[in-house]
Amino acid sequence: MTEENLKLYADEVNCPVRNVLDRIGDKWSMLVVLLLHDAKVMRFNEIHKTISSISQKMLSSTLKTLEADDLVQREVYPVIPPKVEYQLTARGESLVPHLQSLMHWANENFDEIKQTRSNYGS
Amino acid sequence: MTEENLKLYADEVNCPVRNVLDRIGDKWSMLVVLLLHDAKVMRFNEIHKTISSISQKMLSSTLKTLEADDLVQREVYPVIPPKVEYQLTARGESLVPHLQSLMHWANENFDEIKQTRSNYGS
DNA sequence: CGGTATCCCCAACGATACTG
DNA sequence: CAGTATCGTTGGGGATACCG
Repeated sequence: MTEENLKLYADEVNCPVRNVLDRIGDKWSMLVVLLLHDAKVMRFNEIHKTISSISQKMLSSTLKTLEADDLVQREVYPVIPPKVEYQLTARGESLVPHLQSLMHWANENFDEIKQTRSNYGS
Repeated sequence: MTEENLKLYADEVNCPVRNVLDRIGDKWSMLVVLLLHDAKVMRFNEIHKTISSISQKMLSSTLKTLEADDLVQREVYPVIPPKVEYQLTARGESLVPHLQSLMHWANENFDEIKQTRSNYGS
């Protein structure tokens, strides 16, 4: 059991955790997923206004990656001006509880960790 | 409820998830935490041999960061040659279930996601 | 053994300008 | 409105050498 895990961790390419985290663990992906979970459906610029600090380029590429993993679904309406809506897929939704689990831990421990960090070095 | 979340996500500095993920979401931290959880106690070179693809520099800095957040405890034995042991703190252990939750999702969805990725573009 | 110090490189990310 | 294209920066991370 433990031995198998050790091998798994050591395997760069085939470790599922690392493979998924390489995608979701970037600067914006997790945030977008949680946001879309709350909002259900959002247009490109809606997301952009909500996460105002993201650049247009990064939002675009983040959404593309999420779409490539079938975590987000993109729907284009052939109207002028263009209208594109994004929402989570079933797979995307299935990821959310795990992210929320992590989020709750972060919320509960954030203050203490900040304290720990500032004390570090004493 | 939703509105509050939106504000929270948009706040770069004070968002707990992002703050924690900035630390734990790097290339090695999560791996080291899961490994130490399995092994209970490990010496520096034991970790290094297990995760052989990590450089000495990165292992050192990863452990330092984890220690600064009080997720990992470092114990030095004043012997020659030096002996240093690492193990998770209580806070570190409290994080593990959430990482495992994410790991299980990754394990279950890894194959399908790989498939999705290779199909992408069709 | 358990690290630093140093050098170097690339990919992630941002800013700005442009377009269908 | 919803993006691309292009350029520039920076810091995460690796390789190697050295040290207490």
